Amino acid sequence: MNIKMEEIVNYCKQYGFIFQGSEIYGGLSNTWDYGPLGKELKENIRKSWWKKFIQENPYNYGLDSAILMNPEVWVASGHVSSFADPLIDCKKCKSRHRADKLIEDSMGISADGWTNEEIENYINENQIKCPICGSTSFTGIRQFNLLFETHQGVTEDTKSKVYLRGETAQGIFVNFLNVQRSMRAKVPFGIGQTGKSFRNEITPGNFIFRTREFEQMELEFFCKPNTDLEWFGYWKSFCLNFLKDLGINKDNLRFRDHQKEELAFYSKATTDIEYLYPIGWGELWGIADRTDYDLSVHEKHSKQELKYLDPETNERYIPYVIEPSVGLDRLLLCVLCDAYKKENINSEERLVLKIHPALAPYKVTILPLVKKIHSKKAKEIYGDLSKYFMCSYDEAGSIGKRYRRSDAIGTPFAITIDDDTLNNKTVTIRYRDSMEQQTIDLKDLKDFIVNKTTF
RNA sequence: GCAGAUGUAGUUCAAUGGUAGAACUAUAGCCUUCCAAGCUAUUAACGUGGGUUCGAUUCCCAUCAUCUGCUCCA
Repeated sequence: MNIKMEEIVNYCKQYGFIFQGSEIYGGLSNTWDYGPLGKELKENIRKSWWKKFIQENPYNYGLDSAILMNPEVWVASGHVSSFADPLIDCKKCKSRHRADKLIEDSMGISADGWTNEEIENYINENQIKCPICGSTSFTGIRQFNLLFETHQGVTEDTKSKVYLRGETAQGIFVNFLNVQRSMRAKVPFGIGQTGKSFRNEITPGNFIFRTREFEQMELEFFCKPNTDLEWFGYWKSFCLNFLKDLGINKDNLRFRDHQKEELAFYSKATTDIEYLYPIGWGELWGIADRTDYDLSVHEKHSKQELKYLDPETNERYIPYVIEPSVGLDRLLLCVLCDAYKKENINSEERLVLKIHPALAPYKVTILPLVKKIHSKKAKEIYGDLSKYFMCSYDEAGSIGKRYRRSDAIGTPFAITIDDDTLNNKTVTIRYRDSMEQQTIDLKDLKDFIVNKTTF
């Protein structure tokens, strides 16, 4: 990979895919807004995911749960306690540590359940040293919470405190029985949803790779206990194949199994599908075996039984969960990086976005060959076709220039309206990738494009 | 979070203690019957806030943002 992230960022801005958030006010750190083309691309990626994971999949159902949930959900899931790490900085070498870890590592005692004040005092009294530089001078504890807090209602008292969801998964778990019953679903089955999640990441950055507000596409697949490993393998290859079908270069994809010590507390096994971004290999898709952890903790915490009654065996059990979870923004970045190509045509450079036609923001661009003569007919055709898919219309500049503009944003087809269109009702259709052309009847055009741009 | 770098039209890059110049792009027109042709015209910028100064885009400070590296990461 020889393109730089900077180039992608620039490209996104230039062509209306992604702009810096709140730009006229100097921006807001790590926020990005999707422009007209970015919105289309994102929507198309989301649709493709939905199609493969929900629409065409006989096991899975869709859901759209609320971003705001009862705060107890996050207490039960472990997000409130596990991700409220007390952090402390060494004043001398500026390294950052988890204060409770520091005590544990140097004194061998657990600081679990201590207040921040107790931890702070203990560190000072026992002259605990910075493991990096040996200094004993630390800043005060700063509480770090992964979850964004806000308030429901007009008064900001603690009673009304709610969290913005840190993952869409919990909305699925709390609706497990609702979906199961209403859809008369039999295990194994899955529930998927897409939507925004929010995390106060310590280190966001690298464009849209890691942002604090991001969009997830998650599937929670419920299966019988002890069949989880089978399904784990099934979804791993399902996800990888999905990426390949989207046209992502397989050389830029790889599996990476999490080592035991990096596994999240809820997970028995996790495999990431990584992509070779301009910043190097990075996570794209996480496939986790969450066991019966989530449903169990919710059952315990809510005191509502969340067991599934197997109609064949009459057994009651909490299903195991396989979770393939992908960031939509990350996938979009991956798609862009993978498709961004520069080609040499007659010693000129051609910028072309070779994305899957189903993902392209515009499916076709309509070009009157000579503005004065053909633009009326071209606009008519634009009107007809835009009922079915996104079209663009361009009459400015030479035909070659317009082809290049269309290539640069990945439009798979360009049709030229010329005298033959007026006389014989045919158009010239030109392909983005090969730059080849052919003649096609106007009446066949719509179906032709629909067929070629369906994922 | 740390360290370094950067911040001037949409983009890439200049110059300057006396408020900025170009190329590409874009837009309009002419020309043009299929791959960034040509001609003419037009639009368009000193991140923000302070300070020094008669005067700051330029010097100083702060801040915001981005990039690179490290660190971290559900």
